[in-house]
Amino acid sequence: MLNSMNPQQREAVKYLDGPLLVLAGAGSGKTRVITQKIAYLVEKCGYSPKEIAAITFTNKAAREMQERVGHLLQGNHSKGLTIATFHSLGLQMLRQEAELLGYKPQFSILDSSDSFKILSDILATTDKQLLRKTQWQISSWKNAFVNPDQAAATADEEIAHAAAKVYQIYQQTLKAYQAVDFDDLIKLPVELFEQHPEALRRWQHKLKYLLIDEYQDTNACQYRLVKMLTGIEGRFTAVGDDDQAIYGWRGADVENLRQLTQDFSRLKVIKLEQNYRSTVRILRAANQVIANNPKLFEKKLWSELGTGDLIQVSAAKDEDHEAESVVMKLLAHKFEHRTKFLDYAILYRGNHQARIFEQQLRQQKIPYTISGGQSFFDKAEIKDLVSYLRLIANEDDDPAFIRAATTPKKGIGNTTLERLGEYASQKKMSLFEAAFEGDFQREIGNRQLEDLLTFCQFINRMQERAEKDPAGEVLNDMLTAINYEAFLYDTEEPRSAENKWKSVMDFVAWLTRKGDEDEKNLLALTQMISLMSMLEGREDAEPDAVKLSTLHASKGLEYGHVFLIGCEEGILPHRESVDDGKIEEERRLMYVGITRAQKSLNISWCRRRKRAGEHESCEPSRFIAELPADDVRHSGQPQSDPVANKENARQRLAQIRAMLGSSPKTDN
DNA sequence: TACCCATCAACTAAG
DNA sequence: TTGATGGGTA
Repeated sequence: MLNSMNPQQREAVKYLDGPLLVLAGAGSGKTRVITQKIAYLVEKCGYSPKEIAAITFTNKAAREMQERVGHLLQGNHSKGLTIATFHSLGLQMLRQEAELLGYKPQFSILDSSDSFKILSDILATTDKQLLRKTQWQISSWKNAFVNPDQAAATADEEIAHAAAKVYQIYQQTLKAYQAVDFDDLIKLPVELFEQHPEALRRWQHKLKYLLIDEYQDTNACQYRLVKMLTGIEGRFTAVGDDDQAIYGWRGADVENLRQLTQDFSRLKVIKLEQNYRSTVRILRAANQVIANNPKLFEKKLWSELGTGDLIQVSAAKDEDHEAESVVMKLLAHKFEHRTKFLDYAILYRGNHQARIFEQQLRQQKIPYTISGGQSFFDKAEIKDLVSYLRLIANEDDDPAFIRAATTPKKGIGNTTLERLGEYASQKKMSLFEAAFEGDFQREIGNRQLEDLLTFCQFINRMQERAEKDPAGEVLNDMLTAINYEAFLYDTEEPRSAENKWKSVMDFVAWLTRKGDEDEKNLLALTQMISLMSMLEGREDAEPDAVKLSTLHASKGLEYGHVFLIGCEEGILPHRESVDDGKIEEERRLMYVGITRAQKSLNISWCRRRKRAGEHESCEPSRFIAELPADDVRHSGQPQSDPVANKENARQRLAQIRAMLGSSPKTDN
């Protein structure tokens, strides 16, 4: 199996004498190195799969790796292997060791909108700017492993000092709710291991070898976790590329790469420089763009895949025109090269840019899948249901209590909840608990009390059933009991109610399947929900579809033909990054985008764009000027009659469609 | 308490 | 242009 690899890859797989850093350029086969190394450890070195953990940053990467390792290790040799994101590994540890930190094992996980609401309560404001800033500040502190008191001690500005105070109250609130946020999933395990060496030893003993993907994206907290787990021996392989560091905004620091060389003096560094993905032109473009950034580690990427097509840069009149012409080009290209839809990807800087392309693709009946962006679990209808589940699993979860108690409406109103909240905070208990207190019950009217108790008793009944009955059954009964379908049709347009109900049914079906497969009850399932992504690996999804993705979500993936859209000043590089002087990270984002392409690359920008309702004129991205002139062909919307141009485009599209014959199916 | 309608802000990235 | 929020009323 090692024969098909180049010498550097082979060396990276076989090197086990100490800590190893693999500097892997884009498309140099780094996932291959990781998967092969896992196989090598198990088959040649006598490691048990249980003792190996591979850590990735996205669920998607984890799933892909799982699949590939499954192929390499026949039979059930991959059983017990840990392939997880940092967050889900942290979650595993916390569930198991919760009591040591004063949490019950059924603690809830809050998403960013939950924590946003909590902050808004603490600060008693609705000022989104301020709240966002505070949320960001707290998150940064957590990512840097800074505690509330340390934050207070080091905060020099008045604002930061106030934020430190909020941070402290926020942490206390989370504890009272028996809840953690995403950042805690990394930070708390580190705290745990610092305070309880015996727990650390347990995990060091369990995980004997660590492989970390996308190492350049680790933040201080994650690095600390890795360092603790691998101990002084440093039994790990970290794979990364400083040119693809694009998560600085959530505390990732390329410095961690340098830090590694200092912390582990025996660190071996192997570079992978042969690119197996892109044509020479695409690679040259990528290299030339990234050459404008200062370098941490010098590396030269090269390819044997031929010169390839020119990179096309086209200017569009506005975003409608851009979407139209990109989709048209895509169809023409597909027809000409007899490719499949899945060979194409449309990449962009921000999620909102996808909308107009979705419309256009739907209109042309082109199947597409969209990754990144609003997660399935952010949808209101799913959050409604999840709030019931969270409350069933953890009755201290006040945010879940409030949402479940009021959606659908069940006679529990603001006044009742306010009084309940007041009583609960006075007595330092959860809302759920407070509802059963005699003193509180005397404060409110009979009808209100009756509705409140009906709800709480319902939750109690569900708690009992969640532990013993099959997940799907309990879930369906619950939906019937709260009359959720009727609620959707009462409050929504029929079309949107139908959609939402469909999402709910998908969700139920998925949970039911998960419950049967893993033999888990509803309680166990609830505890992992917030970190799972059910959109990934859905069987009913159309397999041959154009991919829509943010640049961030596209990392680690490759496509035959890439359309990189919205390449304008203010978007890529993004305004805020320009203002903050963070151009280098934006350039790396551009680099990531370019290097996703195997055979062809189309870059487009708009002369004009609608923003908050008003038109605004745009400049092409500075990164376009950084492309090698010899490898680029520019085409722009000429000055001629725009109406005629649009008509021409329509006609050409009609021709292409006619040539393609029957319309392809769409799954969206 | 719940529904309806008007007004206003949003558009950086992900677990 | 959408989606969230809030006030006023039945």
